Parts: sequence; structure tokens; C-alpha cells
Amino acid sequence: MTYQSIKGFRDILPDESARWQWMEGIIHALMHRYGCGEVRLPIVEATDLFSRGVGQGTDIVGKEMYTFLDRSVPPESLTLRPELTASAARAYVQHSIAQAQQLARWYYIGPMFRYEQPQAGRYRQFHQFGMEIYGSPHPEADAEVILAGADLLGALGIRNYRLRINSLGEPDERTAYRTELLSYLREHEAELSPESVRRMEQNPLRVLDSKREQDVAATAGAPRMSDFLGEESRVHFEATLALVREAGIEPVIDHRLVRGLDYYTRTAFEFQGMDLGAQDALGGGGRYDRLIEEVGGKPAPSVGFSFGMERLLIAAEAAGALPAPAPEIDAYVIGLDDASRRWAMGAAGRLRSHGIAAECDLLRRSLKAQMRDANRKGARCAVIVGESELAAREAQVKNLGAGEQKSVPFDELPEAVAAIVNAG
RNA sequence: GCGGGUGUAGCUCAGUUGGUUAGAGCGUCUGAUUGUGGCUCAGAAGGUCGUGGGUUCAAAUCCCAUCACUCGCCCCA
Repeated sequence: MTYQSIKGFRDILPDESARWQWMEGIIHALMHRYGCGEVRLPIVEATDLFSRGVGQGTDIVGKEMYTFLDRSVPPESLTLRPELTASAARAYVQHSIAQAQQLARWYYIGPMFRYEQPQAGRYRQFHQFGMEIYGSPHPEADAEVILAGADLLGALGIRNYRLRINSLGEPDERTAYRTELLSYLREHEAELSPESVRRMEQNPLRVLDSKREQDVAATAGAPRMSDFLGEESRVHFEATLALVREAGIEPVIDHRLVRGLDYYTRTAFEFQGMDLGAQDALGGGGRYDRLIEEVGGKPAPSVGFSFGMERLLIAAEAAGALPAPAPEIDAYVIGLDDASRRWAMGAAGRLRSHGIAAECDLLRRSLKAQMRDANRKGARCAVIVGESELAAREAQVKNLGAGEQKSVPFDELPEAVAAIVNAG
């Protein structure tokens, strides 16, 4: 094998892409029901957009971006998108969406790129589906987004998950909390893991979502963000929770939920899959009221989420929700000699124009081999034509499910085939 | 960036304490009356044993290196 796809990048072959098409169909239909329009955004953006939008202190910006210089003079630093929230915000500002409409509902689907060590459910090129709502500062928008996420999981047959939620407050509230947390962490520095000690000065909140038992124990008595929320933030959080509960979903309030992106304000949530490996976040999101401003627009509140599509497929498979593979074709048109093979190609074309998935042999194979092929591909019927059929202008049409075969005049072929196909 | 595991046919895997032409199942192809699929039966094709060194009379098997894949830490989707 001389060439191989590079580490963390992979091919999705036809058997697997059928699953992707299934999932994408569900997503598009769901988003249509939520009144969301799809945005298709560039794969590449100015590096600066991500470092500003995602946040300097994040792992994504710090060590995971695919960044390169292009050929312009002087060279420009570009980056393969590691996520799409910043790009969407850029597009929202660039196209003055806020001027045209007070509220905007967007969604996106596509590949993202992060340079990390691949493992179960984590790739360097992976795919996200995300939803963004711009313009509403109210908890209804937070709830709308969360419920859409839950709706998606339901539509994919995924039930084994939990919704964790927290409020990270307004920037000044978070700053006050951060100071308190940091002093707590300093007092307990000896009990923390070396990684957390290193991280705590730069971003103390992150210490909270360390998985190490050592860190979990050491931070058990740490101050909680919820005690630092102002009145408005508290009311907003409570209202969001109430709306979510009213829809029949019971979130787990998790004081340690911080999430790795700097732009969150107030609501942060995560759908945690229970059938995944160590990478168990199916999706996550929250509110980011400062982001639009951060990328140069007039302030506009926004909430959104993103889901990892590879992980959704893993979870859907674990739930046994994946659809059975569909037959590759409806009808297989078989010719026996040169003249009838020519006829078969034309007949297949006529069937296709009637909306029937039709195929004929391209390998000049024997009748038996063609029949085998038809069967393997799940064809409902075979159309067989040889010398005598050509002369009589009648084809043998065999129902491969029932095993019955009859003569059908060429003119009536599409109807006869359709009858068999639709009967199944 | 740091740990653990695994690399044998297209796929899933056997391969006994080193010992002849490296095996199975599935899949693929062909055939079992002339122009008829599935089930069954018979046969065939298909492998530099990840790669490169080393030890040995002899290496898929032992040693070293390297690469790839994989699981975990970290972080996230």
C-alpha cells in the first residue's frame, strides 16, 4: 500500500455513507421544522477570526488548529475551521443580518479540523451539525436550542444520554468567581494533579472538569459558580431550566460543567452519551452574548449548540436505531447476446426515466451471473431478453421475491416493473 | 505531547515449545443439462505474514528499530 489517508482522516465508503445520508436527512427535516435556514460557510477563514472568536486560552487555539500561510504577498495566515460558531458569527456580521431581521435561526453541517491524537470518536477531520439563534437574550431561546438538541437525539433513536447544564454567568460575575476559585485552588495546590496546577493560573475554571479522581476530590469543596450569579443571571437560568423541564426533559445541574470555549456566557450545556468511549460528548452548546461583538459586530445575543456527527452515529448504532440497508436497485435488465444487451441498456434508461432504479450488466457476464448479481443487489425484479424476446418484442419479467415470471410487451415494461417494485 | 494494546487473504481471525508447499469462516469468481437468482455441493483465485535490520542450520513465531492502526490521559464533537 503506497498511499494511505493521513492520520485522523478517513474515507466514508458507500456502505457507510448510507448512514450519513440517513442522519443528514433527519437533521435537515428537523431544522426545517424549527424554521432554521442552512448556512454553508467556508472551510478556511483568517486565523485571527478563530483565535479571537474561540478564545486565546483554549486548547483549540493553543494547539489544535491547522494553520498555514497562503501564497499572497505578504502571506496571510489562514486556518481550517476547528468549529463553526465563530465563522457563523462572522457571516452574521458581514451580511448585516441584524439589520434585516431581529431574530435569525441558522444551522450548519460540515467538516471541522483539529490536530489532536485520534481515538474512539475523535478524528482530526470530523463533522458537526450546529444550530445558532441570534437576536434573543431571553431564556426561551436557550430552551429552544436545548429542546432542538433533545429532539434530534430522539429522532435518531438515541435515548441513553443525559443533559448536563450549568450557568457560567455574566463576565463580571465569572471574574469574581474565578478569583475566589483561584484562591481556593492555591490553598489546595498540593492535592491537585500537576496538569491542573499548571492550568489553574491560566484558566482556573478548567480545573473543574478534569476527569482525574485526584482533581475531583481536591475540588469537592470548591466554591460554586451558582453562588456568584447575579439576580438577572439566576432568573435567566431558572427560567431556562423551567422551560426545559416543561418539555419533559430533566437536566442534571452540574456545577463543574465549564466547557472549553471562552465565549460562553450564562447557559452552558452538554449532551453526554452513555454508550460512547472516553469521548462521550455527543454535543454541547450554550449562550454567547459577547461573541458577535468580539468579531466586530454590534452586540447581539446568541445561543447555539453543535453535535459531533461521528458520535451521533456511534450512539445511534448502539441504540440499534440505524436503518436496515436498502436494496441497491429496483430492477436488473439482462441481455443475453450482443443485440439484446444493446436493448437492455436502452430499456434500463427508459425505466430510470420512470423513476425506477435500474441496472444492467457491464461485464458481459452469463445469464446466471447476471441473475446472481441482481439477487445480491436486492433487485425486486429481473427483466430478461434474448433473441426470441427481441423478435417477439416481449420481455421476460421475473419477480425475484415471488419467483414468478411472465411475458410483458416492451411497451408495457415500465408499468409492469413498477407494479412489482411498488408492491414490495 | 504522554502511556497501554494490536499488525497474518477483501473482511473476521487461527497458526501448538522457532522446523517442509502459511490455514479456516465469510466474501469474490467458476461450475453442478441448453437461457434463470437465493439454499446446497464441488472447485478456483487471492497473502512481500506492516516495514527494515538482527539472532539462528532454520523466523509469521525470538530481539531491536520504525511505521500504521487502536484504546486511554489531556481536551473536546
